[in-house]
Amino acid sequence: MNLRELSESLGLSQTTVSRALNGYPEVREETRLRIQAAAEAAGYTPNSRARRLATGRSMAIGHVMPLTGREELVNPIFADFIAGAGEVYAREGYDLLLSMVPAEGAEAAYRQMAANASVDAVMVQAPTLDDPRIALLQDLGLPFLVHGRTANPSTYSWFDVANVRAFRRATDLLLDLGHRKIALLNGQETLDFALRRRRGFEDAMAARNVAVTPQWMRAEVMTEQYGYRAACEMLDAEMSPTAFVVSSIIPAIGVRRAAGERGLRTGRDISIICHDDALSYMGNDGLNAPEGPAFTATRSSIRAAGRRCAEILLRLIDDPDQPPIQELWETELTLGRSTGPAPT
Amino acid sequence: MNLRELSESLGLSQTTVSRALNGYPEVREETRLRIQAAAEAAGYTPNSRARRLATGRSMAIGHVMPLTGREELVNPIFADFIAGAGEVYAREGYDLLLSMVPAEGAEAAYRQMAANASVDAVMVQAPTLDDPRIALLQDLGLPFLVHGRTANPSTYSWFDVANVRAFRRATDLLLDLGHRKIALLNGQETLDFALRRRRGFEDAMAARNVAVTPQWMRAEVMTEQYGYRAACEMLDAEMSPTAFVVSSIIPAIGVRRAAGERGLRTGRDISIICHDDALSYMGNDGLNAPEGPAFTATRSSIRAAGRRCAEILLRLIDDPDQPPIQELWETELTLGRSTGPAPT
DNA sequence: TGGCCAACTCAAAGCGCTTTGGAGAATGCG
DNA sequence: CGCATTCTCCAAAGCGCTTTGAGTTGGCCA
Repeated sequence: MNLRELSESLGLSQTTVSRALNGYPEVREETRLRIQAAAEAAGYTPNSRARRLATGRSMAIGHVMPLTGREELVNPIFADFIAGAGEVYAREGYDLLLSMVPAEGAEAAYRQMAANASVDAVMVQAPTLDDPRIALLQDLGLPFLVHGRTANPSTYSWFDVANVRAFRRATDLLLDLGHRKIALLNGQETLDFALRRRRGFEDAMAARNVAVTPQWMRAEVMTEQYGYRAACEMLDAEMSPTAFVVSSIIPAIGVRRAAGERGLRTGRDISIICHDDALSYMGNDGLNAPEGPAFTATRSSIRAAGRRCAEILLRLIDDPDQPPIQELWETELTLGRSTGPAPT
Repeated sequence: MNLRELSESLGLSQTTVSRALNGYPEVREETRLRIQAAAEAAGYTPNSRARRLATGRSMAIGHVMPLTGREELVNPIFADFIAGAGEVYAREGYDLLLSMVPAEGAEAAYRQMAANASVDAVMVQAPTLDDPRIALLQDLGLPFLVHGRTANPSTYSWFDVANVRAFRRATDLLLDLGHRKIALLNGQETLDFALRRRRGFEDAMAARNVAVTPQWMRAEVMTEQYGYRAACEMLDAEMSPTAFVVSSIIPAIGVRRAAGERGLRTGRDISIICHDDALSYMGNDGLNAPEGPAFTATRSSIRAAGRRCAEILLRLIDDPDQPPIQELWETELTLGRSTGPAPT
C-alpha cells in the first residue's frame, strides 16, 4: 500500500492525504481523522526511502565508533554511550547509523557520510588534543557534536565531563587517606580526556607537595591486561605504590587481579580508585548491593551522557546556525570498598 | 554536483553516465574512463537517498540490540559482535542500522524495519527457546540470520557455537582435576544458549555420576555483580563449591572478586572456568602475556562470529529463496591460571 | 548496394513521497 | 449583493537516481 493507492481508495489527492498524516493545518479535522483511520486500517506506512529523497533529510545520525590500538579493540564504553543515544534517536524517529572504523579511517568515513548525505549529523567521540575531524566536519558543513573536547573548544558544540576536577578529587581522596606513593594508570594520552585527567592528578599532587613518580605513570589503551601488567610491574619493583588512580573500571579490574595474585587485599593493603562510566554489566553503582560498590570511583554515567549528547545533537540539526552548545557535567565521587588508609 | 549536471558537463545522457559508473557493459571502455575521470574530478558521489529509492534496496542491515533485564542493561558482548559484523558491512558497502530496544519492544522494531523497508535484512541475536521473532520475520518476508538457535532450528538460517560440547568439556576438565563440588553460574535460561550450556554441564556431571547441587546452580543476567553475589552466597554457606563454571568472563570476574575478598586464591583454593567471547578489552587471549590467560575458558571470538554472521546474511540477501544456511562453530578450550586441582 | 548485427547512446518512465502554486467553495464584511 | 478572505483540497513539479525500450552508428557480409 502506497500513498497513491491510499489516496485513490479515499477519493482524495495524495497531497491531502500526505498533509493529513503529517499534521499540516490545511486539512479539515474531520477529513484528517477519516484519512488516519483508513491509513491505519490499510496498514499504510510511508516508504522511508521515498520520504528521505523528497525531504532531503536522512532522519539518521552517524556514529563512527573508533577501533583503538593496533588490535582495533572495541571499547565497551561506547556500547553504553550508543545505547543512551539510541534511546533518544528512537524516540525522535531517527535511525542510528553505525560505522566502525580504525582511527585512521575515520576521516574517510565522515567524508563519505557527508558526500552521500546518508546522515543528518554525526557524533564525534574520543577527540584528540587537536582532532582533525572537527575542522573536517566544519568544512563539510555537517552538523556534529563532540563528546569530549579538544585543546581549543570554543568554535564547536561539545559535551564533556569535568575530568580535571574528577581526577583531582580522586587523588585528593587518596592523599587524605595518607597515601603518598600513588600511581596513575591513564588512558592513551593522545586523547584529550586523558590529558585532562593527568592534569587533575598532577594538580592534586603538586598542591600537597607530593612529587609524582614517572615510573608510576602509564598511559595506554584501557584494557584489563594493561591494568594487570602495569600493576604487576609496579608491585614487583623494589619500591611500589600503595594506591592507584585508574582511568577506567576495566584496567582497575586488572590492577585488582595483580594485587590479588600477590596476596594483597584491595582496600586494605592497596587502594584503587577509578573512573566509572557506570557500565551496566559492571554494576559498580552499589544498587541492590548492601556491601556497596566494589570500587571507589569518580562516576558519570556514560549512558546518560549518550542520551544528553543525542538531545543536543538533534537540537543542532533543527537549527545548524545557532551558536555552539557546550555542556559540562560534574562527576560524582562514590566511595566503594577499594580504598582505605595508607598502610603504615 | 548531481548526475544530471555531471552528464550535461560531459555532453552525455544520464543513462550512459550512470551505467558507466555502475560498471554496466553497455558503455565503451574509453567512454567509461572519461566519465570516471570527470566524476572524480568533480567530486561526484551518487546521492544515496535517490539511489535507494530507485533501486528499492536500502543497502543497510538492521541490528536490534536487546537491552536485557529490568535495568535494560547493555551487554558489551554485542559491541564486539557488531564490530565484527560492521567490518564486513563496510567492506561490502552496507550501512549498519542499530536499534536498541528493550526485549518487549523488539517485535515492534522489526515490524517497523520491515514496514518502511529501511533495511534489506536483519540480524537476530540471543534467541529464546521459542523465539517469536523468527515467525514474525518469516511472516514479514524480511531476510534474517539468527545468531544462536531455537528449539526447532530447521526452517531458518542460523549461526551458533557448540554450547553443549563447550560446557561439557569445561565441566569435564574440572572433574578431571578432581573437583566434585561444582557450581554453575549460567546466563538467563530463557535464552537458548544458556539452556544448551546447562545441558552440557549436566551431561558431564551425569557421565561421572556426580550429582548436581541445585543451590549451586544459578541463571541470571550475566553481570559482574551477579557473579559476585552468587559466589559470596555459595562460599559463605556451610558447604561450598570448589569450582565454578561461569557463562561469561564478566560474572567470572565477580566470582574472582568474591574469592579474593575471602582470601581464596583463584586457581588454587578455588577454580573458575568460564566462557570467553574474546572481548577485546578483557584480553583473556594470553597474547602478549607471558603468564598466559587469566581465566581457563571455552573460547570463541564473538567478533569473528559477527564477521561470519554478516557474511552469511549478505549471501542471504542476494538470494533470499535459497535453503537455510546453518553453521556451527566449535569452541576452543584454553588453559589459564584460574583452574587447578581440587583442594584436598 | 542493401541488410544485419554489435556496440553505443539516449529519452523517458518510473521509484513514492513532499511541496508549491493555485482553484473552488464557504464565510465575512460593508 | 459583491468582493475579499479563509478553508479545503488538488494537479503537477520536483527530489536524483536506475532501468526499460528505442534508436543511431559503424562494420561486416552476402
